[in-house]
Amino acid sequence: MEPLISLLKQSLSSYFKDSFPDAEPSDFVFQSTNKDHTGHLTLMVFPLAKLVKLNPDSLAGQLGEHLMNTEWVDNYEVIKGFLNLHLSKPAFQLVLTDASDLEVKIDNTQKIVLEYCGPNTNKPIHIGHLRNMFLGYSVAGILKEVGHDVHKVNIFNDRGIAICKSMVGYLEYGKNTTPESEGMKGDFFVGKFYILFSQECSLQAKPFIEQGLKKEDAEAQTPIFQKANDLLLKWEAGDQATIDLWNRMNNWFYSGVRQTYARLGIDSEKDYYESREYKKGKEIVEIGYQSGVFQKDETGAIYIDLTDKGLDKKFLQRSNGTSLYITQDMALVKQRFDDYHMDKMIYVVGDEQNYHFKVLKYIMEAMNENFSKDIYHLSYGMVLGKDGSKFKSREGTPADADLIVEAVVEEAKAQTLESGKAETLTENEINEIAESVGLGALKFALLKVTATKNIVFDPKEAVDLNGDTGSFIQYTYVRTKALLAKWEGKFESDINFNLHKEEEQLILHLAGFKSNIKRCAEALDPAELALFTLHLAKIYNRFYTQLPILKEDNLDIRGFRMKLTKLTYDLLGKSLTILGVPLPHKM
RNA sequence: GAUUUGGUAGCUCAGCUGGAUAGAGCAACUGCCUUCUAAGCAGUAGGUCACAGGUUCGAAUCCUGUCCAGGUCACCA
Repeated sequence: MEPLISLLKQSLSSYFKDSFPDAEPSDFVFQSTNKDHTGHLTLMVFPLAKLVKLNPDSLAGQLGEHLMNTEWVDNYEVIKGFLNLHLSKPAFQLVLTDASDLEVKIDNTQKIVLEYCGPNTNKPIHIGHLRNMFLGYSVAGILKEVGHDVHKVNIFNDRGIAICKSMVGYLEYGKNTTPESEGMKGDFFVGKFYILFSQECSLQAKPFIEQGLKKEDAEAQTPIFQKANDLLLKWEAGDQATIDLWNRMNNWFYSGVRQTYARLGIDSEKDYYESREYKKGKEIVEIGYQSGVFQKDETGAIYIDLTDKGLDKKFLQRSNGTSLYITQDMALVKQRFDDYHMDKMIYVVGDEQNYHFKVLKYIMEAMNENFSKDIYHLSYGMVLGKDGSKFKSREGTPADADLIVEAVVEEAKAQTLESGKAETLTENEINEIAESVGLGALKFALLKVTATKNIVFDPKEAVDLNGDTGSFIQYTYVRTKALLAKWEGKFESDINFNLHKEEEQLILHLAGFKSNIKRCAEALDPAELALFTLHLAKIYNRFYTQLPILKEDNLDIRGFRMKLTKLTYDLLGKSLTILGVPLPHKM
């Protein structure tokens, strides 16, 4: 689209130079013509009319006449200060050529490291991680597409009180069982003991709560919690038996979560582990304290005073000398920049940590780390249940990622069978289709909503195969694929006939891809790409039902419609791949 | 209280740097499969863009205030 628009702008510029030498319009704003009016492109005349102090309609008329002299405009219409342009065949030819080239280039490409997923190793990943992974994966894909050098990394939060709780649970109730002996996926196996711990802990906490303690304080008083705390201390002290158990349980977790990653198509080129980084954080705290950037309070706890930035005092090290969450992130961010020397570090982390990353940036700035400005927190909203409440693992709606994926794939299978299409398919094909349709529906449902917003997620609705869904796009993709498989003729790119409305709209939409993905790359949000792709599928389906393609008699036109089909196929495939939505062979 | 994000059709969401009569999908109702995959297409109905001011040729969009909802403001992660 950009080449044509820039030609039109040039022409308008020179017209203004000749006719209104005093006026220098800063820009000409085009938009696609409202569907209730005829035309393809509309020029906003109001700002220009104001500039030259003319009635908008009469200026619009002048500009329309002028553009009629170019080869790009066939006709024009002026309505209430809007100049609606009817594009010529050469204009469409130009747009089509532009649309045929899917290569996107931007000027300032960067080296970017993107961290996403970040599971805790004490229990299976949940729905929030699904949004995180889909978002991170597709943003990385978008950045790569426009030319950036992107490196995906993961962080395993593998130490701390949480995993110790699972370990205590195992010591109390595990009886030397293993995931293999119980036939359980490793992460669920570990999570089982976390739940057992929590149940026992709240049981033991009851008397304390009745005494008037707050839930958290009461739980801290329980014997079982003390055991977890002891394990944490032993772990930090390097107690071998504790480390061994910790390793066993973490490895069970990794074997489980890696299966989930594989199924979801989630990858990373480097894994970081909190356990390997957290100690370096203390060194940084010490350096900062020595240089006077951080302060110590009367109990010996170290903090940074950010009150002049409108924030609070932020503690960086406990009075007993142990490190905090932010401490290890301070080490980790430095490590990353040492490892990669990148231009930008993107953290895909939920918006409940907005404050955390703001503080992290300030701390690095205060320590004169020049990479502080290159830290970017890609923040996203929560995934909420149907009534707008939080998903909770222990109540009602299952929040575990695997269970949601399973439910969605099962539903896709049921609908495949119900549609009656399954009769000619093998069992294997049906399962493949269910897998890709189910996953596609799930991914699309979480990606189509603007990243910063909370999502109300209803698993049933997401798998509904009608409407604004991944399945709809996949179905369209399969349609184009099926046509292409039957086509042996040549693709016709020359427009030597009158275009139908459906063809025009398809061409115009196809040509919007490049500017769309550039915007997504700047915004670090795949939602717009998701909706662009959905819209493309919609426009193609209209084209498909309204016009004969392979059944068209005229060979040139048939070849031309197949050309449009090929472009749609390529673009749907490209976009879905970037979004991480699987491409089915059949549906 | 401070700060931050949101409030658009019954529901889920679009609406890009201000532009035409605010758009999709779901749910409801009506049509279209002897013709390239009907997981599709076409149509009907559904709105005080939370509220009140302001800026201007023009405001869902920008500014101010109010109300409502979520997040955060820990020696948790």
